[in-house]
Amino acid sequence: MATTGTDLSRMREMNQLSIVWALRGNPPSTVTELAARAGLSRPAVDVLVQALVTDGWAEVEEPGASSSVGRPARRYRFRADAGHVLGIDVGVHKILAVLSDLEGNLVGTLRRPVDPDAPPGARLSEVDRVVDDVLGAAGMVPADVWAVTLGVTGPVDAAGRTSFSTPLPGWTAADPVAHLAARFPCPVRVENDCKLSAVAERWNGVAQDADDIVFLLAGLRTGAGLILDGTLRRGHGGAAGEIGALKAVRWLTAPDHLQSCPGIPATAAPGEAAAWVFQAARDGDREAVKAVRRYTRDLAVGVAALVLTLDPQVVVYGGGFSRSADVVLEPLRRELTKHCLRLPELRVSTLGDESVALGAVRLGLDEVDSRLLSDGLSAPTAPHR
Amino acid sequence: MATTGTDLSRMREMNQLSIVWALRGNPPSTVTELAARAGLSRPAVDVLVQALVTDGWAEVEEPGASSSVGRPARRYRFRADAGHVLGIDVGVHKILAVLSDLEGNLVGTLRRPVDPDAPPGARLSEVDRVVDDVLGAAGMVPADVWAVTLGVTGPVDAAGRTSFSTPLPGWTAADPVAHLAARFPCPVRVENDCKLSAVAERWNGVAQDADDIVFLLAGLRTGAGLILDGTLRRGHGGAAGEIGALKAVRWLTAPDHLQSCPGIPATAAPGEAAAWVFQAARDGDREAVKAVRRYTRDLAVGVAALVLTLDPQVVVYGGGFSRSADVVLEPLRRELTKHCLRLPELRVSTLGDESVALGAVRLGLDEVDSRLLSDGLSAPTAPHR
DNA sequence: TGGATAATGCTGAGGAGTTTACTAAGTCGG
DNA sequence: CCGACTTAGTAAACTCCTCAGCATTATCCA
Repeated sequence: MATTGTDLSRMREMNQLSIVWALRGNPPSTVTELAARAGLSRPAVDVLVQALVTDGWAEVEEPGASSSVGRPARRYRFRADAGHVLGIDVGVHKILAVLSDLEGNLVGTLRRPVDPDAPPGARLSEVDRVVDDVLGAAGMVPADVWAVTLGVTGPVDAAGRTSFSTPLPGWTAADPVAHLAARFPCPVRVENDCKLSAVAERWNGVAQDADDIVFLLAGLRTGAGLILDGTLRRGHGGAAGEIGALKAVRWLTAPDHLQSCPGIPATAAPGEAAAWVFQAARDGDREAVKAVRRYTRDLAVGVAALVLTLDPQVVVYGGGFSRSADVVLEPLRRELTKHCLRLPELRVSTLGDESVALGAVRLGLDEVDSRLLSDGLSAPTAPHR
Repeated sequence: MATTGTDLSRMREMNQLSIVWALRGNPPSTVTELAARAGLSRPAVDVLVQALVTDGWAEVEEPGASSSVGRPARRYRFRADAGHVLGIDVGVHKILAVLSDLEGNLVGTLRRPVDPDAPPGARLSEVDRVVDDVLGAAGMVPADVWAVTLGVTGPVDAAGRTSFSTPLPGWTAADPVAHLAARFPCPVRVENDCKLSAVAERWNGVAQDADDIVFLLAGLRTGAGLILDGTLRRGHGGAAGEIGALKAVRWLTAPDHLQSCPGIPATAAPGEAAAWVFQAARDGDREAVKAVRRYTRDLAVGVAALVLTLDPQVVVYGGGFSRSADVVLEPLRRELTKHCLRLPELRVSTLGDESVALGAVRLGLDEVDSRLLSDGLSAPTAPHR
């Protein structure tokens, strides 16, 4: 416990930060409201918020039509557009970039398909183009960005590299952090896609109330991201949640039960095959129901291992198959009941395939916040590495 | 992020706490040393530490023989004996109570065997007697104790009750918190034994440097305790680490491979049977080696599930079988290599069977510290619930 | 005995937040 | 239209904390 002594200036810094947090995410607020929220006296808040205005963190809204009795109050608003963060989802088939202001409002989104076989170099060039376009559309340049987070499949180490297998062809040789760092002076971070989805579900999704969350990515690939005690857990080497690597857990081959179901139209693509099977199962097709049950049984072993290890409050069912959750959730629940001591809540993701990019944005915002905490707030400018 | 505003008095409180932490666990210190450690100026430390002395948190040591040139400095010492915490291990065969001062120095230890078939009431009465004796030997009464932590086998919920199975006969009907709360006015907590062992290994044991730890309890019972990012993880319902409940993980029956090894002397008790097999394996007995390998194989599946889920830095091999780690560790390592993406360090516990009680003490000390942080430090007295 | 060294004690300066009182700017009711 | 009431903004007095600097004190060594 290395608590270090505090002096006046640090105290003022902390109080100013608490004003920022009282300001942000709220409608324009009066000094009195801020004082109540931050637990400070009105005069103190007054000078602090005025300092924020002169620094550029906040702006004044002169009193307009008053709605109640008494002198109308000046209101202060957090300048969410003082900075922006960028979240990028590098998938096998698509690249999705999301630009957000400091309050988490999305100010730009751009999705572009990419050749599934594209080598890392081409994929990163495509990332550059998508990023340029989404920044250009918002009238910004890379120097305006305060944090960049990139999501990829496969476990990511502390340096942002993917050493083990990943569906992205050749990606183990890529160094995405170096690539992005050459273009962005701000902090750059790479993270696993399941982990980012988990973060997104807690931020904007279906698990906002929970502190212990397992996000289950169910699709042609199966994976998991963990949030414990409210924060993303990466593990010592960044490989937390990779239970699918265990042979006894048949996550790798679980989707095959769907692909090999008799009756799938020959013309269907892999992704559509699964969707067809789910629909058939929904319609009562015996073979399809059996295939879904086999899939669920394999899925459940891994989920049970996660649940028994972590005892989460919520398991979020996400990924491509979450659209067909209605035919999967009940069998999954039954299987889990067999395996687990205490059944967590099962919820279905609603964020769709934007969850990775959203989680990336959230992680970028967290990075900004932790910078503010450690460095204090001077004038709002993009942090450097 | 609910940062609340700070004023001067809170600042002083924080600084005083930082002095306490600079004082504690160090030899008697001069004001200058404290100032350096706490990052405060000398005059500030001076008044703070004098306040601590008048409150009773610290005591003065007048300058004695000076060891170097210059005026000899007054030294201040943390009054570790201002309060004490109690850690109790309620095992199947024994009850172990450890009494510690506020610095974590053990001032009393008492172990007493208990009938393995004793019902909860008798077991708790025995706990009372052991506690009375260890307190009596130290010349203390229950009101002198600042925190009590009790360790039991089986998952423990937030109320301190064990709802699932446990080797302690009838324990699911027991309410140990209520029982202890009737005798101790201070905070009382009950925790799972594996979790406490994990805490102890990080405090005083073999994993002091690690932040992500899996403690593996290997004995007639198999279990696990998890430390992630430096703090104990309990899970939402307190059942984190219970991977052994998964059927695919054969932890329940794994020790049977040892019990059923041919050649065990008929006279051996269950615990001695395993020891005999380990010794025989050490001596090269083919059957024994095979039995150990079968045991290890079953053990490894569960460990692999934990490792893949959490990606820890260290796995600590503890429990009764850790005395025979030399014949288990290598096969275990081989098995894990087959299953895992990244092999964590494997270390052998050195704390022996005191680890549960030690972990309980540590949790009590943490409880005291968090009280100080939230309530500030008035005169040192036992906190109430 | 005198000089060097290092700790102690004291005083004043400066900064931050709180309290209190007062002024300004609205609404509401007669 | 005017006065009572309510709420916001502002300024001064006050308290509390830390810090810097200087004088004082105690010990060792030559």
